[in-house]
Amino acid sequence: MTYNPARQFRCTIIRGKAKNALDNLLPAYAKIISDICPSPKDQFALQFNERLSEILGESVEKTLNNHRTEIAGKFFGMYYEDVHGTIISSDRTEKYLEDSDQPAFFKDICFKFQFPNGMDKSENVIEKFSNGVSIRQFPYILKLLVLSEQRGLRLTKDEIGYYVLNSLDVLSGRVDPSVVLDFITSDRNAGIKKKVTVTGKASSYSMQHINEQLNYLELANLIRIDNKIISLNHRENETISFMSDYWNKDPEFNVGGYNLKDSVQRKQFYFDWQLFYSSLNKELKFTTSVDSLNIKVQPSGNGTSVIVDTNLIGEEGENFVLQFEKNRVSSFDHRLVRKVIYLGKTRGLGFDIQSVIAEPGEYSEFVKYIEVKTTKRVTVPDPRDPSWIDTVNLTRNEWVAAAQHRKYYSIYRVYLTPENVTIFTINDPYTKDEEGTIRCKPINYRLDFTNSSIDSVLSS
DNA sequence: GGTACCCGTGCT
DNA sequence: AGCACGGGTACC
Repeated sequence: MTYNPARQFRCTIIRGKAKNALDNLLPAYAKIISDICPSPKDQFALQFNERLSEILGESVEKTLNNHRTEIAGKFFGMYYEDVHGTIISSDRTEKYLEDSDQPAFFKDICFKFQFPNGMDKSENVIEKFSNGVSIRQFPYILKLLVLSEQRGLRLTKDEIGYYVLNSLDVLSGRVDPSVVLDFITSDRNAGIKKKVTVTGKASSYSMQHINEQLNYLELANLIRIDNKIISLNHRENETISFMSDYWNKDPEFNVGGYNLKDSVQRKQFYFDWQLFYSSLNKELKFTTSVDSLNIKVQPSGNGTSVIVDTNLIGEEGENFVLQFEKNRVSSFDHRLVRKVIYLGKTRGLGFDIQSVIAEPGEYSEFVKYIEVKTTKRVTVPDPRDPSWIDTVNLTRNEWVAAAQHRKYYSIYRVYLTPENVTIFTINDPYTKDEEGTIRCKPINYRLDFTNSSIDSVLSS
């Protein structure tokens, strides 16, 4: 396949609305969708908009619609419409609510994304397809970055834009990444600096979709962007190696199988795409390890940053909280440290750590129960943000324990982010729920049945 | 006319 | 320069 980067082609993705506030919006989207689905389409739209406006504040209906359909629906694939017109919460949403692993959510998206796809309006799908665009662009970029680092080359956002994401030859698939690197190297040596620009258009028209694609790789914890220079996160080598192997594989969803000029087939195309994109391969579950976040703090959080053995943090953050809690209690009264006990391995207690209050006052030596809830995300949470919202799922046992122990019960919400750990402590969630500063809602149904409830027994 | 990606434009 | 509101616009 010949490679001539002068053959430029504008290949867009849906323009984001949720990057700066993503840490609030992604959990919110997920929670809202899971809460109100399954639901008829019109009801879904109504309720989604109502709930989202509580978070975004004063919002125009059209903006809410755009969040719902473009970001949560098309780009994030968080729900789909079934044959009966019912909106269903997708596998991707449910997995995220299960594991609270935001980088893994974006790994799924980066792995599954392709050009052309069913997120565009049909004229744009047809334009991409008829120009021969056919690529899994995220694996391709990763492959290119792996090879470039082997050559000691650091690529810039502008270079990825011009030589890759806006190059028709690359977008058509199968241009060997090493050929692209050769070209970039020789242009660099000749002092040529290329950048995507469209005359008469603002930079957002030519670059925003390119910047945002790289942002999503960063949100997936696979790359870091520093001053426009891109580097791989080598603590994610396993995922990078797995994904980059797909650089020259055909896109999984075959757009060519549909005649998009035909309205019936076009409708089928969008239906099939949404089902494909929002579902997850059962054998393929992306995760984000604590190690890959490269956390460099010590549990006391006293300012001096040291590299800790990430094994001490543990995948669930419980050991980290244990160390944190021991340090906290110790600095109050070192004799009380022996009362800080990890009980997370014991099922059914409704808490992970038994500690002591260790605050001035008559209750200082009273027992305190701590439930640890960990999430992984890419930015450090900011509690001063007025739109702050977060959700944790509690088991029945945990809520019973909160009700029983009241002010002697706390939830420690742990945020594992690149280089950092942040803990929000929520004391006495049960009373807070009564006062309305917290909203606790039962969501699980458990079906117990006996032989009298069985209608038939089927066996081979 | 209504819906929903597309993208000008202005805010940070 | 980055990014998202909400009007723009093409297709239903």
